[in-house]
Amino acid sequence: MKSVEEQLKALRRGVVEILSEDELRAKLNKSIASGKPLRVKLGIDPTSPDVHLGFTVPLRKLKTFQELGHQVVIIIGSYTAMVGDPSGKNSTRPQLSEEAVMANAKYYKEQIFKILDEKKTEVVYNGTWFSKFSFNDVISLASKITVASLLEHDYFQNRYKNGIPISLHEFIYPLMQGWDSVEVKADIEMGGTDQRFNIIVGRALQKENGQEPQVALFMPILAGLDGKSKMSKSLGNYIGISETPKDMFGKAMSIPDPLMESYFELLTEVSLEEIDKVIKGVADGSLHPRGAKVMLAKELVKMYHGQEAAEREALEFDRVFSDKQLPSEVPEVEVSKQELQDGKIWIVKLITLAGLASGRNEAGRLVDQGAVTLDEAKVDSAKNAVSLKDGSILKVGKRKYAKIKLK
RNA sequence: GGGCAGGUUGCGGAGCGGCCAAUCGCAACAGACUGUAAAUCUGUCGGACUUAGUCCUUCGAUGGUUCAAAUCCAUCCCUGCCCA
Repeated sequence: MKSVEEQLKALRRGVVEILSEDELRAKLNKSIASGKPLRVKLGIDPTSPDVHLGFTVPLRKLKTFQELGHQVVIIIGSYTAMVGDPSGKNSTRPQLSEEAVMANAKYYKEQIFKILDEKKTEVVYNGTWFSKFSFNDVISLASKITVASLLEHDYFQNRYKNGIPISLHEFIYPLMQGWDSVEVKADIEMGGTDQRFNIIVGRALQKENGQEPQVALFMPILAGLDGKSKMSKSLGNYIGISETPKDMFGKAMSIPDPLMESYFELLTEVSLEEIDKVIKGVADGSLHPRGAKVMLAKELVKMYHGQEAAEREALEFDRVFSDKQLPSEVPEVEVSKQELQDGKIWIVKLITLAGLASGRNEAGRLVDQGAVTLDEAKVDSAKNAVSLKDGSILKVGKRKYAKIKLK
């Protein structure tokens, strides 16, 4: 096992706050002395059937723990997901059915083990204990927390002040998450900074139950592609963990410059020294920001799709966006010859047939805005009929293509 | 249970009998400029009709009054505040 200081150095990367570092040090010392790994908890609520890079931030930290020889415990919030974490939310989350939760859970596990070592990971469902809770247990748990302390939180306060509904069950959420820590005897809990309250409740509950309180490691909330809000599915500003190499690369290239550093630090394995060099290079002008971003994009694609895919996408990206050439693969769309009149077809109809616009109104607009080309020639009016041949290339906007196959 | 205020197109938020597919802001999309960056400028932003114009479906739900309703009435559902 590595020394305490070595471990701390690895663990500190990207972390916003350790609560507290002294306690962590003490736990690490004890662990080294006893040879017993620390139990590091991360609770995951499988609320949506999609996982994005924001989710990998705490996971990557867990991986570090794992590499240092500690025991990672993933709690799948089969019960908490049904309640919905109110943290950082300005509206009540929809409650999910147990079936939906379990289906999502399966998918989450697949994604988790793209990062963590499955053999070294303990996975538990909090339904295991919460399904056995009696109403008495709930009351007793609820007595451990005051309404005032709950209402102190921004997200509740905002809602309260603005007349947005808060349901009672949302108050119970922090207690449930806290109780999870008691059940798994967590030494450390990972979480985003928005988890502060929930994790502290866990500490209090552990103390009450004769356990040493867990140490909290807070990770920053990953900003989304817009650089403004946090990465989230509902805002549509995310990179999905199972997206195609192409989309991943493209989305990474479209992030605002100031985001690069945090993406490097939180999402990749690039060393801090290396990152520093890149960021300084961009700052003093010796490295074009685009070059830095290509590095980032390649790094991300490499992690989820391999080195080869990363190289390929980088080349492809240059080809399409720098050299303005056709992508190497253009989706083919079949068009029946019956749609043609004298070898021509109304452009708006063609776009909708190819599925490159949601309706004819939109297709027409796009044409009038000059967003549409057929075989490299701009179509300048939505009234136009265009001559179509087998293999014609239709382009709508910057990145939507279709190759027409006449049938 | 009672009183009051609300529920409008992704979000916020106007409209309060015809000129409303509904001002505006944000988001989104497209174009110009770029590095698929930011900022900026321009345009679009329910659907159908080869779109001038016409028609259809929308303003919590259902019925009703009217030539005409997002706008008026009734009932219901939902939310917040105050009182109990």
